[in-house]
Amino acid sequence: MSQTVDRALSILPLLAEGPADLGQVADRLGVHKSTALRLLRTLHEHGLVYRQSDQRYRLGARLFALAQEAMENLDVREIAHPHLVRLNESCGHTVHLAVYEENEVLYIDKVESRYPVRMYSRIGKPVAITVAAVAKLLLADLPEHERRAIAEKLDYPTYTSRSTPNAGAFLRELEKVREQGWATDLGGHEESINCVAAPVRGADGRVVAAMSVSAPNVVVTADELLTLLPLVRRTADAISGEYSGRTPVKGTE
Amino acid sequence: MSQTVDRALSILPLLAEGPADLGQVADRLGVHKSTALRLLRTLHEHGLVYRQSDQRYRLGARLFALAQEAMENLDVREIAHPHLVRLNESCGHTVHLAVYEENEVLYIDKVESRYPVRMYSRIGKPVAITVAAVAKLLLADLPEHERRAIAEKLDYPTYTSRSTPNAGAFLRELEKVREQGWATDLGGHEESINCVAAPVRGADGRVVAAMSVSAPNVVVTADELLTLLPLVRRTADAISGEYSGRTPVKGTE
DNA sequence: AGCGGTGTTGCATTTCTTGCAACATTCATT
DNA sequence: AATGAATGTTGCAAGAAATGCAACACCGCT
Repeated sequence: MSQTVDRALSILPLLAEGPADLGQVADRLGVHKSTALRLLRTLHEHGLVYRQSDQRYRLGARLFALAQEAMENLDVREIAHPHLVRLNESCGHTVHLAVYEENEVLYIDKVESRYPVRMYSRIGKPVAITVAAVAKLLLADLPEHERRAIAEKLDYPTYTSRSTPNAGAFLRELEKVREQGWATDLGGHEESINCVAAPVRGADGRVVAAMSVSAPNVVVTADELLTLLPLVRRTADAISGEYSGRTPVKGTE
Repeated sequence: MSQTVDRALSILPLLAEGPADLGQVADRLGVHKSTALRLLRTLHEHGLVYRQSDQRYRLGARLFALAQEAMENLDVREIAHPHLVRLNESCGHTVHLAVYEENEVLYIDKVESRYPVRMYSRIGKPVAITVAAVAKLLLADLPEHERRAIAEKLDYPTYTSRSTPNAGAFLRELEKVREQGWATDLGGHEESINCVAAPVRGADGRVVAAMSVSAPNVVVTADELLTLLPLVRRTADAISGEYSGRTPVKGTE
């Protein structure tokens, strides 16, 4: 834990909220202006921070480039993508791919619904961890004590009347998901949106990612969406096969 | 220039090349292992670095979330405004900035002409989507199927004899605009008004906004207006550069 | 010109980082 | 099983590097 670096890095999320000037940064860090200036300069030299024409600072292009590379290193995504597209082509709904990392579940890929009514979500955005179908799958695969530890620490926001209310309910849900090998979110995050999800497993059988199909009530009912479950599971299994090197990749020479 | 932060940040591009273990990081930084360890720990706490199961480090998903958040909070208008004003000062005509959103193209900023004869338009008002130069640029950047879907659904009002008559003509026009990287509206909306427009692009090259210069015939002919094209494009490029954080650093050392 | 706000620099102080060396841990080899 | 090598981790003393201060420079404003 290096104090200087810690302070410098604390600037990043702060600037992610929007541009800020030197004084604001210094205030929020609780340091002298000159200190903030020098930290910002260093960040600037590395391209992580950019100074716009009104002298205010914001996050810089380098960060985007790094993020890009970071994402490419998560190679599940690369392998999964064509499968997600194919699934979208056959059902038309929004398809998501998510991974668990450091107490968060993040969407790392998305294929947009071909229906006019779409669900809001963005790649890179943390998922509503207590209700999302993909989150349930990813957490359900963790060792029991870890699962418990996380469940205790989480907040359980009541997005809708069907949201997971507390740690106990969540752990029971995870147990169920773990056994059945798939998960749903029926209006737990947004009243009118349902999801079905299935896990992607690595060579060792551990869940490395989860994918889901989401659609609003106005397009298909929850029951209709559930009929897609076999297809979703088959897709997830295909990705697992390829990811774990079990299925040979075709057409590369 | 803070040495500690400088070293810590140097780790990021290094890890972008691929996962590395403590020793490798220390070597490439030219510091003692324990130093590298402490830097990595700090980066880890901020989620910028992730430790995979084989103990090696790689870039973390938080980078991604930060970049995403920054994108969402970026305000094109704020960045573009001073450029629009400068353009207006040098040519005197009305300058517009527009974005595409939900099947509509909206003006989000405007600098009034300094000539007595002005064109009518309002910020926040939907643009005549089938003829406006800015609309052409914004739609031309959408994926092919989406472009087609929208073109089919639109009405094609005959504002003037030069208005885009139907979906076919519109799609051909979009194709042309897409290739040449700029657009015009020569009397397509109001007989006596011409526009030249250029796109503003984000870091990923996608068109995030479009800007235009408009002037009535009575002030300048269409040909005269077209001579402004290079200036308009340069302005749009300057905005793009600043928006995407690409613009090189000025005079700080 | 004068004034408030903001950004920038030189310097003395002291905190925080650093490298070292010893220790812990994992894993392969005998 | 025991040994050894390779890698990761911690406590500590030395000193290098970050900090805050105060003074200065640079706007835009009235």
